[in-house]
Amino acid sequence: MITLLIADDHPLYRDALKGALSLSLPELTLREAGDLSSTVDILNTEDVDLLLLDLHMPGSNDLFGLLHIRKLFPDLPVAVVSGTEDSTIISKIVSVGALGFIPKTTSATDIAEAVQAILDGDVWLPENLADIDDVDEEFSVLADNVASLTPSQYKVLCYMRDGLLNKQIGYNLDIAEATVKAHVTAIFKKLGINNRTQAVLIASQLELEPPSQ
Amino acid sequence: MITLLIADDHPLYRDALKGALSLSLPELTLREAGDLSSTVDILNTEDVDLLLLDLHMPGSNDLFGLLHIRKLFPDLPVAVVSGTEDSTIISKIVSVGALGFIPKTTSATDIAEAVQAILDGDVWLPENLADIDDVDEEFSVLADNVASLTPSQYKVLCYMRDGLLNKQIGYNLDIAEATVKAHVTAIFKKLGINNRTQAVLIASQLELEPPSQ
DNA sequence: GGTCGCATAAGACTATAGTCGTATATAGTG
DNA sequence: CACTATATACGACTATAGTCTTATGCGACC
Repeated sequence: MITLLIADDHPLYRDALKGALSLSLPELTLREAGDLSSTVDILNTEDVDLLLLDLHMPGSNDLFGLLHIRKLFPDLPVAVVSGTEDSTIISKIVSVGALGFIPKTTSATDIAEAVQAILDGDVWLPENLADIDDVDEEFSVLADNVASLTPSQYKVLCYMRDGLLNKQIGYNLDIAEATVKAHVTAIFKKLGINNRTQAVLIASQLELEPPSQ
Repeated sequence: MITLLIADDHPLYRDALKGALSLSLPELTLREAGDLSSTVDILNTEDVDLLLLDLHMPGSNDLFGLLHIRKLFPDLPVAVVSGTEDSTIISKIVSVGALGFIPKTTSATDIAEAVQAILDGDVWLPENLADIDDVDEEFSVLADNVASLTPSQYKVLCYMRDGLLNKQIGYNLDIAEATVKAHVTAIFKKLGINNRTQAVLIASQLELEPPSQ
């Protein structure tokens, strides 16, 4: 028996996905989650064979959510579902270890086919982007480093990317400016850099979104 | 009589372009330039009806070179020639006012056709990218602001984007750190921002390259 | 030839960034 | 339980960023 977890904040789209899958692959057990933390909860308590992950989910923060799950469950196959069609972003998603990318415009039959392919161990991508095989090594290292950040450090990095001062970040997170600075220094060490500018560039390359809090 | 200026630092590719054009459009007058300053010189002294501009030219600094020429000669039709195939970059090129984008892989007959179309007042893009019509208004404003920077300010911005400290920038440009700071402040005002982080994000969005000396 | 605008240059000063040391709580380990 | 490692937190200190002011050179324009 194969278990599949659908992680998407939109209940209607979850239903649509379930419909598409149950028609073609009725033997699947389907589970659902609406945000990143409940996704992690389910992955911790149940055996899941494939995760269908929406990038724009509460608590997910785009690529960070994927990085987070890849770090927690390195052996879990993950397919990303998103409305994006941008090839550079899709290339990053694949670099970070996703076994598939399914645009939200994909038809029901194609979705079922994609899920079957990924369950069989293949990588599935939209036809027009099948040539994305050049996994950017440098980007992967970067992504791993960012994945090693603690939740607090990640939030600080996101605010940094928005151009906020340490003082403003501290106000937003309700901590002292000194603490923000400590986080900033820790981020520098983990990313192997030594100033804010470089951190911001890395964050923007990762297409990170600010904490949805 | 129609005059066309080929601006590309690679003499062999200039010859190839000339060959492609003289076969199909023998009535053209062709001029050549190998860097940005000589391009500007020719545009200042002669009547040119169309500029074929290579983005990766000495002194050009990618999009900045295009911005610069667009600012100096707003009425001059410009077609960009580049090895890039990245649709987001091509979209930016079009946003900045180029009337065409010709990948370096384009065949001789297609190049001649493209040049003819642009001379006729059309916009020419590679077939697979013909749907780039969504000129990003916000990006255009940004590009205009960056185009208004002086050469010194632009160099400082490029070094900022590389994560250099003011002191290091001053050393590279052989000016005092205080002067760098003055440039930085001027950049903030022109871009409507108030700290380095925001400047760096804008610079990276413009795909700016560091000064090639 | 003055003078206006502006790019460049730089010193003095203030604000912010970044480092260091330290403390607490928590989770895992022998 | 004691020991270790790490995330979080903060104050004090130093380095850098950023502001303000002034000065000079250069081209445009009466």
